[in-house]
Amino acid sequence: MKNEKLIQFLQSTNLVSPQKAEEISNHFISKVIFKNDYFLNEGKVCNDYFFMADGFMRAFAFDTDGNDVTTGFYSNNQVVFEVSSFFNRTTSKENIQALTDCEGWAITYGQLNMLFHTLHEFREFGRHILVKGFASLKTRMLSMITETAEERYAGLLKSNPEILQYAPLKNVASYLGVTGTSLSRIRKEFSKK
Amino acid sequence: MKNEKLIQFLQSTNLVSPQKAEEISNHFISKVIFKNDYFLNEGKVCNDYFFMADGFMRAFAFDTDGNDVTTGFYSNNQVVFEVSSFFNRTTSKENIQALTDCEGWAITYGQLNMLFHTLHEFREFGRHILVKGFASLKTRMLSMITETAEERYAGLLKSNPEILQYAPLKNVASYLGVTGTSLSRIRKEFSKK
DNA sequence: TTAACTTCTTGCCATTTGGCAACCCGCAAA
DNA sequence: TTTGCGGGTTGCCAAATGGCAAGAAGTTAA
Repeated sequence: MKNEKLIQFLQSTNLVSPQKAEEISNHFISKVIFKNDYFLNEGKVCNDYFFMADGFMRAFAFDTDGNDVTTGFYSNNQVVFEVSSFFNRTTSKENIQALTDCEGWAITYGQLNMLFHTLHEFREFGRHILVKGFASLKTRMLSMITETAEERYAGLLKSNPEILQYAPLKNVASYLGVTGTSLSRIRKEFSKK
Repeated sequence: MKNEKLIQFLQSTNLVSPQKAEEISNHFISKVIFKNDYFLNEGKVCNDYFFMADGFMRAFAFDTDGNDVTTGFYSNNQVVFEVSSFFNRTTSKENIQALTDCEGWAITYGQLNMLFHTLHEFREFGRHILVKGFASLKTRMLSMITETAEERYAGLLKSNPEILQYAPLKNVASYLGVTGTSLSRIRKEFSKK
């Protein structure tokens, strides 16, 4: 696959010029992750900053009782990486697994830092990605506090329907902060309306 | 107050040398916010990046029903700012209010960006702050999903007892994702143990 | 095709949390 | 001092969500 999508994505923020986008994109290498394979394993340090041109992934961790808890989903045109592990160079508590075949473009921590150092525009881009992720987590946190499980489900269905398309319901359930049993009942109620 | 605490804070990350810390600190200006005054009002753009040497603040937003929801607390040796509004230059949905007299050192968006541009070490520092905030929100999100309200209360009491010291319980309640009534009962149960 | 496995649903009941209203209490304004 | 007000607690009951187990349905592997 040609890296046209990556170049488009870099430009889409309006922080990177077409010329620089092309230059930046040349530092990424093509990467494919097959369905069910892991992009990141807990205990490892996240070393790839991965622009996903196509595919779908799930991030999850285990709580103290050993339950699998979904911490996030990633789809087309998103950057996949675990922020804390990647930037702090610490071992990850999360796993990130491909739920479909995924393809895109990756850059390592070292390369990315080098580019940040030399290219002001790419720094701006990197900050933008970080801030966007932060903001969407804040929004999600607010909905956890203020909305019922059914409202959160309805919101997800509206704003991220692809999640329901690709992820097993039990994984969506923990992402929404409910049990699989409850989500099943919520869907039943919801479908009546 | 001399800016010694700010210099110490900059160095504490091990990302900034003593010399650079001093240099950076000179771009901050002293700032005081009196009890009950606002550091940030919703609808305004957050323009200050504020290192709080001493004091305590609460961030909150209103949900669709008009309820006051606490989104965060800030205490000594933390940087106070609303990430999305500050970096995206957009109007804030949050308010940040001083619950005690607060003093520290502030830098504006323009100045900070200029310093980021010229000082590699300060960029690293800025990223560190952002990543740390992101990581702690992820932790909080996980506890919202996996823990009971009582466990979250116990966790807060253990890791951030100063919050219970300064903030009204009803505000702590919404931060924990429960009603004031429930928190009252949880505390009652908890005190028996 | 069959067998094993996983996911999802459902019934039954327990637990958690919420809503409302009454009351207590401390503080601050008059 | 008196009054009013906001915050916190509590009783009563309702609503939301969870735990468990059984069963249905779909998927994978032999």
